Amino acid sequence: MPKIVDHEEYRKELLSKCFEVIAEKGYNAVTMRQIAQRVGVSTGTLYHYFPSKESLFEQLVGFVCEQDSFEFMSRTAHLESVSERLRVGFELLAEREEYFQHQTLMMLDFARQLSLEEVNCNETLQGSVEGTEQGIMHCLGIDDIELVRFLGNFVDGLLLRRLYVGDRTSIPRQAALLGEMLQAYLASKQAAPTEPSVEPPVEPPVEIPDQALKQTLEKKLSKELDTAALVGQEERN
Amino acid sequence: MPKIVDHEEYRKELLSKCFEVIAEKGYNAVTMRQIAQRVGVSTGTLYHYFPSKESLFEQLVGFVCEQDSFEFMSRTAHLESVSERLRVGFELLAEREEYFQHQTLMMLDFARQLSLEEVNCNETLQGSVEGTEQGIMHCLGIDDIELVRFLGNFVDGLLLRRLYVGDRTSIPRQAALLGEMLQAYLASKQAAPTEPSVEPPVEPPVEIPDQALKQTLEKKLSKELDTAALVGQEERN
Amino acid sequence: MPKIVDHEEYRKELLSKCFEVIAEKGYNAVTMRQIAQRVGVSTGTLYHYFPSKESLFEQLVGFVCEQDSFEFMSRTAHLESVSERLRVGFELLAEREEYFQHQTLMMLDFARQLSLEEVNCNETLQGSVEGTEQGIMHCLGIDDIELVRFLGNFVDGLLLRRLYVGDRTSIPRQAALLGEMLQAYLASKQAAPTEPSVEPPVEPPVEIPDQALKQTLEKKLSKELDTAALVGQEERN
Amino acid sequence: MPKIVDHEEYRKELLSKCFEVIAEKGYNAVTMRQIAQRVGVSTGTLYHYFPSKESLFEQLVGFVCEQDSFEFMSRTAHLESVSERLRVGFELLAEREEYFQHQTLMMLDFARQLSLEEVNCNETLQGSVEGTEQGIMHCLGIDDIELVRFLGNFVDGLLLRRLYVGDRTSIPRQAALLGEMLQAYLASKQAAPTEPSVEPPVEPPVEIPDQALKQTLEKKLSKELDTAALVGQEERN
DNA sequence: TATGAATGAGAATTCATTCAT
DNA sequence: AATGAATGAATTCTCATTCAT
Repeated sequence: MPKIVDHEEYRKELLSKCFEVIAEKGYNAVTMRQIAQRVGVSTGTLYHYFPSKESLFEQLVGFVCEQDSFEFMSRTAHLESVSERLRVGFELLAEREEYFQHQTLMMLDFARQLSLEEVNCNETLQGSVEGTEQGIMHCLGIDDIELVRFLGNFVDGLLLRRLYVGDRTSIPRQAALLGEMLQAYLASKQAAPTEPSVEPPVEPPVEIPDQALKQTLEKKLSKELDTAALVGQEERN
Repeated sequence: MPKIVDHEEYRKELLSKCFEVIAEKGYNAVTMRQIAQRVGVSTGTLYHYFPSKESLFEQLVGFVCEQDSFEFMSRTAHLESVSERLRVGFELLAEREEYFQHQTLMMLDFARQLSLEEVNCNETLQGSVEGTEQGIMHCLGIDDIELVRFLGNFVDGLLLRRLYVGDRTSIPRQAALLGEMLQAYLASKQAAPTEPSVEPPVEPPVEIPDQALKQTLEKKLSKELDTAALVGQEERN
Repeated sequence: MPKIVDHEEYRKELLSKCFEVIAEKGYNAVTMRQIAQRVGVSTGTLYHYFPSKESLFEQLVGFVCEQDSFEFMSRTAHLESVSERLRVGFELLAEREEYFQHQTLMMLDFARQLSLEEVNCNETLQGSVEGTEQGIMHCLGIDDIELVRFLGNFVDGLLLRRLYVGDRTSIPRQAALLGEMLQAYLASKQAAPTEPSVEPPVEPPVEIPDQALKQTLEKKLSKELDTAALVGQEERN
Repeated sequence: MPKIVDHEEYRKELLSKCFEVIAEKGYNAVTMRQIAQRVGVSTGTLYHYFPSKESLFEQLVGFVCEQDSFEFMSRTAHLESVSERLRVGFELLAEREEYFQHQTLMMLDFARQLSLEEVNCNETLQGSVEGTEQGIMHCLGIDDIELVRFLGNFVDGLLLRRLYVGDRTSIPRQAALLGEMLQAYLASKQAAPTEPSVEPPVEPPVEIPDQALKQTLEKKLSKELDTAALVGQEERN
C-alpha cells in the first residue's frame, strides 16, 4: 500500500506549477533548485517525476501548448461569428499577455538549443505547433494553412516584440489593423476567386488543402468581419 | 593616443565576432570559453577587453542595435516601385535570415531581464527600434506608423517562429501572402479612406522624414503590388 | 513464534538474492534501488529487513562466508584419486566461475574497509578462510598448510585476474599447468624429503582432520597426477 | 605568455599523486573532492586535466602499470641469475606490498564496472596486462606465456588474499614454495622435454610460442633456481 | 598585452533513508 | 508487512573569473 498518488496527475500538476518560474527566467537562467523551491517540493521529487531538467522542459512545452489550445477553443467555441472569435481571441491575448509571452519564450528557449534539423524532427515541438495551427483553424474557421501561419507569425511577433519595443505597439490597435487587413484580403479574394477562377493566367497563389470547407468559410469570414469589434478598450491613435 | 584607438577598434572587432555565438546559443547558454574559442582568443583576452560576461553582453546589444537596418536602405533605395522594395526586402531577409534572427534574439535576451518600464526607458533599445521603424517607413514609403509596426511584428514573428516551427513556414510564401494582404488593404483604404472619416486628404498621420519619397509611393503601392514578384524561387505550396 | 521464523527465513532468502548484484557491482557501486529491483522488492522492504545498506552488506558477508565450499567436498568426496579431485575441483570452478568470483569479491570488498589487524581478528573472515583451507586439505588430502595456501592464492588469483585480464587466461589451461607443477613438486619432495632434513617420515607437519583419507592420498598424488585429465574441452594454446 | 606548465608532465604528476587515495579507498568510495584535497589542487584543476572521474581512473590504471613494469625491470635488470631476479622480485613485492595491493585493487575496481567483452576490448586494461606480462617474461627470462600467467595469477592472488586472510599467508614463505615448485617443474620438463621430445605418446602439455628462445632460457632457469634464496628474512614455519 | 592554468561557488543529478499509506 | 513517494545531503561536473607568467 504505497502512498497514494496518481503519478500522471501529479506530474501534470508539477508541470503547470513549473511553468511560471521556467518561462519567466528562461530555461538556462533558472536552476532546478529554484524550480523546486517555487513549486514547493524537493529537487529529489522533481527528479522523481522528470528524468532531467531538459526533459522537464520538453514536457512543459508540450503540456502548455496543449492547455492553450483548450483554452482558446473553450473561450471561442460558443461564438457564432468569426469576427467575434477573432476579437475574443485577441482579448484573451491582451488579458493574459504575459502568460502567452512566457509560453512563446519557452518554445524559443527550447528550440534554440536544437539544430534546425532537430527542430523539424522533434515530436514535442512539432506536435505543439501542429496543435496550435489546428486550434486556430477550427476557432477561426480558416483553412488556408498559409493564412493560419501568417496569423501565427503575426501574433507571436506581436507578443515578443512588445518585450523589447515596449509600449510602442499595442495589442488592440494591431488587432484592429489585422482585422481590417483580413477583411480587405478576404473580400478581394472573393471578388477574384483565384482558385476555381476562370481568369486564365492568374496563378493560384495558395494551394488550399480542403477546398470545400474553405470556400464556404471564407465567404462567411469576409462578411462577418467587423473590424470595429476588434478594437478593444483602447482607441486607435 | 594611438593605443586607445587600437584598443577601441579591437574591442569592436571582438564584439562583432562575439555576436554570432552569443545570439545563437543565448546569453545564458553560452560560456565565456565557447565565446573565446569561436572568436579565436583566450578567455583572458576577453576579460582584458570586457570586465564581465554581462558587460560584454550589454556592449554587444548596444553594438548590434547601432549598426542596424541600414542595409535595407542601401539595398532598396534605388528601386522605384514599392512592391519591388518589398520583394527585395524579403529577399534580403531570406538571404541573411540567421543574422536577423540573431539580432532579434539578442534584443529579446536583453529585454527579458528588464521590466516593461525599463524597456520603455532604455535608450539603446528604443533607439534601435525607432531606427528600424524609420527605416521601414523610408524604404517602403509607408507613413501609417501602425502599419509599420504591423510589418515589424510580422517580420520578427516570421523570423523567430521559424526557429521553433522549423520548415513549416517559409519566408517567400509568407512574403507573398503579406503582399496580397497589403495590396487588398491599401486598395480598400483608398476606396473608403480612413474608416468613418469623410475628409479625404486631411491628416498626415505620421511625420515621415523623407517626404519626397513618401509622397508618390503610397499611391503607387496599391497599383504596383505585384504579388507574384514576392514569391522567390520557392513555389507556393 | 511462527512470525519470527518466517521473518528470519525471508531475511535469509533476501540475502541470498542480494548476493549476486552486490558482489557483481561492488558495495559502493550498487544502489539500494538496484538491489531492490533485482531482488524484486521495494526499497522499503529492504529497509524493513535490514537497518541500513551497510548492515545488509555485513550480514551478506557473514551469510556468504557461512555456506562456503562444502560443494567442493560433496562433489569430490566419492573420488578416489587426487588428480581426479583436482580435475573435478577445477571443473566446478570453471562451471560456477562467476559465483566464486562474487564470493571472493565480497570478501575483498569487506576486508578493504578494515585494517590488517581487524582482518586478523575478524571472526567471520577468519572462520570462512579456515573453513576453506580445511576443505582443500580434506578434498585433496594435502597436509602441507603452505601448499594449501599456495593453492588458495593461485585459485583466487586465477578467479580475480580473469576479471581484468579477460580471456587472456583460461581456467583449464592454468589448471593443467598447476597439475604438472604439483606433480613435479611432490615427486621432488618424495625423492628428497624436506630440504636439508634427513629424517624421513618424521613430522606430521599439519594436523589433518580426516586422517584416514590423508594417509594414502599424498603417496598416490605424485604417481597419479595425470595432467591431461585437467585439461578440459579447451586445448592448450 | 601563459602560465608555464608542461601539461603532459603535470598530468602525470597529478596521476601519481592521485594513486594513493583512489587505490586505498577504491574508485567508488572516493570522491573527486577528496582526491583533489589529498592531491592539493581544486576540483576544477582535476577536471582541467581529466575530463571525468572515470577517465582519470582509466588513465591512472594505465599509468601505474607502466610505472610498475619500469620498476621491476630496473630493479632486476642488472641481476644475472633468474633465481636472483625472482628473489628480488618478491622482495620488492613484500617491501611495497600495500602499493601493489592497491594497484591490483584498482584494476579490479576498474574492470568491475565493465562487462567481460568490454574488458577484452579495453585498450588501457589490455595494454597494461600485456605490458606486465612482457615485463615478467623479460625479467625472469620465461617465455612460456602460460607459465607467465600462472605467476601473475599466483602473485595477484597472494597480494589480494592477504587482504582478507590477513597474516595467515606470508609472502616470503609462499615465494619460497613457488621457487621450489618452479625448480621441480622446470627440472621435470628438462628431464622429459615434452616439446621436441622423442618419447612417443607423451602429449605436449603446453604449446610454447617462441621455441628457440624458450629452450635455452628454461634450461638456465632450472639450474639457477636456488630456492633458499627466495626465503627472505622470515623462516619457513 | 595575451595566455590558459587555477579556483571554488554553484549547477545538475544521485541515493540512502524515512514515512504516510 | 509492504510500498514507493519524498527528502536533502552529497556527488560529479561546470564556468565565470582571477592571476602568474
